[in-house]
Amino acid sequence: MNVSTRQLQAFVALAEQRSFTRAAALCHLSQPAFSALIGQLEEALGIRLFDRSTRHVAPTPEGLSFEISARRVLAEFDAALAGVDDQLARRSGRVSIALLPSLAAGWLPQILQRYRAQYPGVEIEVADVLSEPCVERVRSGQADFALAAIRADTPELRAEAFCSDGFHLVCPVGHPLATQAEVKPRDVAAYPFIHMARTSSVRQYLDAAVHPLQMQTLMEVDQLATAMGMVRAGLGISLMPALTLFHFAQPGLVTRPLNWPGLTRRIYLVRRRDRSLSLAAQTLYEQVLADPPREAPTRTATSAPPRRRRS
Amino acid sequence: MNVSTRQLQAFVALAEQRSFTRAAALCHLSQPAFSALIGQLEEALGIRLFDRSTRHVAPTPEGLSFEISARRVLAEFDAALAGVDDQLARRSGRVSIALLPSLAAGWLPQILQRYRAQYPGVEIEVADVLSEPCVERVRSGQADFALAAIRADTPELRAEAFCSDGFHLVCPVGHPLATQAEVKPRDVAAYPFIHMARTSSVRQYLDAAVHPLQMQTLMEVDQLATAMGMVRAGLGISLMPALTLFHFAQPGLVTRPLNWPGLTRRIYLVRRRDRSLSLAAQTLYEQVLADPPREAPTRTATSAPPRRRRS
DNA sequence: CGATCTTACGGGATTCGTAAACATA
DNA sequence: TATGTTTACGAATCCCGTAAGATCG
Repeated sequence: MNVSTRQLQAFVALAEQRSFTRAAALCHLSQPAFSALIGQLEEALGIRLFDRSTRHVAPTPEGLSFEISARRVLAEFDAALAGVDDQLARRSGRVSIALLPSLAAGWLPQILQRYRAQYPGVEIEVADVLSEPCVERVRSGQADFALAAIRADTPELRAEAFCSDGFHLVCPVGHPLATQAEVKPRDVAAYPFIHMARTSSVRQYLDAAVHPLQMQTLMEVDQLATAMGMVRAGLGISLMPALTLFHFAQPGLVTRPLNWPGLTRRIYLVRRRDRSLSLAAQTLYEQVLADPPREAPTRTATSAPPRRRRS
Repeated sequence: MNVSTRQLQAFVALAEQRSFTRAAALCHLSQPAFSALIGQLEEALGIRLFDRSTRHVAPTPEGLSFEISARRVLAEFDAALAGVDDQLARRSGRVSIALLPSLAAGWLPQILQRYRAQYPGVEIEVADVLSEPCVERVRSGQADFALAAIRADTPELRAEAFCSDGFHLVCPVGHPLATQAEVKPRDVAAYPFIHMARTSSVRQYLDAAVHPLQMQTLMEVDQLATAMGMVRAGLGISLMPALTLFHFAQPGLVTRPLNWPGLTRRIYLVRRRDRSLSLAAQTLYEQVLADPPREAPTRTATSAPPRRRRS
């Protein structure tokens, strides 16, 4: 006992048109084929749906009652198809990403602005957290993909290189290193240093880069803005990746690119290996991949503010 | 772009089972055939619904979203089929009949009592009106069929003989005709007569039966109970069809069958010619036809009360 | 007699199941 | 290697459209 949607559509067309010939035309079928379709439906249901004489077609009482059921089925059916279309056209959907706060503040907005303009129906969730929780969110399924400084290539996760992020010296105007011809690790180690927390990727890169030297750790802070304030107040100096420099475009501060070999933070695009991305996420993923941050958002070594992006 | 319910059922089965093999078994299909079904659905919708490796099957985000739509469609679908089954089993439905008050009070209750016991889900509407409005209700579609004293055979309506109803003399105990050997039309014409209204079928039969004689019309009443009261009070006599005699089973009254040739009220079962009856109506129709009133509900000529039917 | 639904029938596409190939843990 | 999905392919089925038949106004 199999009833197809085509039969329901044929039935509704016949109930509307009250003529096999016209209804068959609506369904793009020959009239005998259409007649057979109705006949099969009646046989499958076990009831007669139409009283038909050669001159007149009218629904039986059971046909009238079945019509409202059939219309409900078809309405749900169309809604389901429309839902698929919405997702195909990215008119609906949801994408959840996790990424480093530095990317979230400086680079992400322009990406999302364009994405949002193209696909206004898609819900967007952003988690601006450190690399560890970024990866954890992808693993747990909370986030579709992440941008993090951990090469998280596991059986579950797949990571691909996204961008690299050169380090810059951050110091107050007038500091000896602000104008020194070349800045080497041992120069940095000579001054009090403002560190980020040990869990941050920045910290881990720096510890590795100056090895076996030790920096003069003045303090460890969690927020970049805090580090900025400390440096501006003359408490110490710091080294920061280029993507964070917008925090340090402040009067009284100087940033200078360093080109120490090996001191480049690598950022990875991390996603689950087994699970495919939703269409909305896949689209954003591709746009992210196609438009990584510029290598050096600021090239000025002096106090000139970096180029601002429109808000 | 054609999507069948089988594909939706297969999809839901796979979403539940997360295994092509098990889901195929549930759908009574070989595994390759089942796989093709899913593949066709994905192609028709234009989206991938499942991430599948040889070891693991899991819905994509689009698949998850489509699953709730598909379940809604199938739920409506099942509801539609259940509605048909209900009507087939007469667990639901509606039947509307129109019939003469005499039949409605005396004979119909036992019919409906049995019908109701068999099919408690069917709504029943009864119009206990005179023959004219009975037929009119069938013509207008208000009633599925009617029992009336009019042979309403028109292009629209089809009438078939249902039962015939012999007339009885009704007079007070002690009236000369109560004991007279044989009662002829001229005997009746000799006494004051209590008539029913001119629109009633009874009246029309009587006028024809005594022709060319004229009865002594004392009054015309609309209700049988009123006529009964008048006769019991000794104001006059009357002639009534057997089906109405339960009104006259009263102390002080005598009823006697008459066997005047031609004086038999014929009652017809009337239905529309073009429109088929609902299953509920068809069933009642058949029960009605199979169980007409007995020819003579009372055979006693004296004041013995007629046999009562259980309420 | 004309319009309309049903039945008859041949050709073509679809779908099924078996068997082999392929992929992952 | 073992389990489970996809591909290949021959056979049965189903479905469509043309043509003829039946029926009612």
